[in-house]
Amino acid sequence: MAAPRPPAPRAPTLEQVAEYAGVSRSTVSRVINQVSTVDPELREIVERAIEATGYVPNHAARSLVTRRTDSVALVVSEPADREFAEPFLSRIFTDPYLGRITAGALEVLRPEGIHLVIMPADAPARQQVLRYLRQGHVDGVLLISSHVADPLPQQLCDLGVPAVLSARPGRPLPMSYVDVEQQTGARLAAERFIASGRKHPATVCGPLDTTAGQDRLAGFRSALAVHGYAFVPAEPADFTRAGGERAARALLSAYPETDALFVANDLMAEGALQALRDLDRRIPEDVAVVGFDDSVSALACRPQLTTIRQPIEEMAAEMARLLLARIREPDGRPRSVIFHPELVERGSA
Amino acid sequence: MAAPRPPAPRAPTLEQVAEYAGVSRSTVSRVINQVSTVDPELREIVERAIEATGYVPNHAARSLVTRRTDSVALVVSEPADREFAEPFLSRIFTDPYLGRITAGALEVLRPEGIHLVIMPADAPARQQVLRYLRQGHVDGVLLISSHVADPLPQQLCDLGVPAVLSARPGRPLPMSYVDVEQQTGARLAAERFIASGRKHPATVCGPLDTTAGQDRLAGFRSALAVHGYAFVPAEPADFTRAGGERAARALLSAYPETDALFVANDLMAEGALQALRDLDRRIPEDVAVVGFDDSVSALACRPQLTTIRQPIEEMAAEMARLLLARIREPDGRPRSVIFHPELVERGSA
DNA sequence: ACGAAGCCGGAGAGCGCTCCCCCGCTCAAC
DNA sequence: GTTGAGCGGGGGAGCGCTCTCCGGCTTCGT
Repeated sequence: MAAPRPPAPRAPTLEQVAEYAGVSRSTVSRVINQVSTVDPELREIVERAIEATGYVPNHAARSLVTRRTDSVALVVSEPADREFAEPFLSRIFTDPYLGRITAGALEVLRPEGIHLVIMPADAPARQQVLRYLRQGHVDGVLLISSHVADPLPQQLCDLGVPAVLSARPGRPLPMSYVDVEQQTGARLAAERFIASGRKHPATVCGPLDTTAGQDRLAGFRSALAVHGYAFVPAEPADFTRAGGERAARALLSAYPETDALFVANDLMAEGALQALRDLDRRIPEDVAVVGFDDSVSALACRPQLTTIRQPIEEMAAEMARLLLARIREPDGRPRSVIFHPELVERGSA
Repeated sequence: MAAPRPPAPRAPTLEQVAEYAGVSRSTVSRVINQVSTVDPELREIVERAIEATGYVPNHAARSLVTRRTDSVALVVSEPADREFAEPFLSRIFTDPYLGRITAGALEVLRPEGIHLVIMPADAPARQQVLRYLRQGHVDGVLLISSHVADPLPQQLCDLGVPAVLSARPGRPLPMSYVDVEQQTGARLAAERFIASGRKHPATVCGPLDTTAGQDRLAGFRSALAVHGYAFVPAEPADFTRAGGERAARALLSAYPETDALFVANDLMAEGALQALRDLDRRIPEDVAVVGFDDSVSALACRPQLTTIRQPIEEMAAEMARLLLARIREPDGRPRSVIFHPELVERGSA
């Protein structure tokens, strides 16, 4: 808890501006809120008074009566029954995924004058986050949640806080969400391998308790099944670079004949590339690699990563738009917006 | 602007809880604010009433009277007179630096129950940001500003908003800040090169309109001057991966004899490594490379990057602590906390 | 046993804003 | 000339909370 502001010279109030301008509070309020029924002349006077006094409306007071805060929360959920090397905060804020989400959301929110409060919600903080949301601190929430069993989407739903999800929820929920056609993306990778004559595809898949992890694996497998592959080796990892490296190593050790590797995100693919190099596999000659996301790291590695592009910034922007819509019309029906992934051909496959 | 919340069942108020518990508003308020003078028995009753009604204090109302918001802003400033390939938002949110700052700050803020509003402040948004801060939306600001001529630190100072800077300000200012011994860091790199017998050191330095860029360059040059190097080639770049690649290429083309390269951050170093590889220079045999930061990307490249470590998370945490102190005691004297960099030896030098 | 000294709870006054209602003015219509 | 509609502006009532002040009760000293 912070202490109150100093006995600083209090900021001017509406009342004072009104007095200065020789009008009533209401008139000043009307000018500020762009109500059109104000005499242009009076408006002029009031605007000058505002200028002169350096008046700025008090947010808390306004928010108290309008029940609107003009800010939304970006909640990053994490059920935390998995084990990670890095602490939660470092991990999520170091992952370029979250950065791209933030950038995309802000692209829409900023012009609307809406601000973003960023809230990690790991298990210990879950209650704190729910409390915060109930306090009416924000008008709505952008919820980044990947775990199928994450209780947070349901809780937000129960709470009645306008919210939009970053992916199809684990179980059906009356809540808008944005997603990419995960299975199609995985199929694109599979078909790439088939087209280039690979015989032994395998995958470093995402965590199987996430919808993205599940869908990408299922999509990859079913696309290959069409071409006669009854079994496709898969090794799950945690979407981190180190995890990808480890999983690729494990996969190549168990299935040394592997000549094509679909890695469920670019960060892991970076690690996989490393593992393959350490095992003296040439890329793409010996092993073709396809990632997922098309993040900056796809360009940073050598060979550059062939990957399945999902327009993350665009998706986040859409989340923001859906949220705004929901805030403005809370009873509208929940909408889903599904984006199309596409194969970006670079050097690794 | 968002529309008001639905005609939803209004949340219970203090008054209602009081009625339910059969006490006065004040008593409930005392219980909530942990005032110790409440009879334990009454407190028990009130707590049950809060539980039963599902009461949550209204933030706006509280904030209106306490003049405290329990949230701070993370303002990322950008004077924007430089040209960048990527748009501002994507660039800053993709840079691991900002992620680490966020994580570090939150590490301190979260336990205090203080929330973080994230605000990019490029030139067009500057006024909007200042307005926002004046509205009393936040109790203070963590200001990430690197440009020596950035007007924002001064403006915040004038505004009287408690603020802490992420680096020594361009010109002296009565404001707390956190920094690392930039010149010492650069010296560490220089000495590393000298110790390993390199004869032709050069540097990809940061933008010369940032204190970090200036200081690292100056430190590198003066450390080498001690060993007789009157001239050290330097090519500035913009702290991005692509910038580092370009600059390294330019440097090696102008000074092909270069056998040691100090790169002012790891992101650029990653690019430089790439450029060197493309030029068929072996690392570290032909060219030794030392980066700055010790970010995850230092581990991601091959060879792994020898780099000057600055404890960014720790520094951000300290910023948060300084800010909290300033908020609680606005008249305390501004403090600077300077961290020590250290050389992390890995494969590249 | 009586008065002084706590101690705890209640009532009331705002914090700065919005919004509703009403008043007074102007202008057109009858 | 009177009425009624229309419109711009003012006043008042809160929004939900904290905090100061005050009064009644207990407790202790003498």
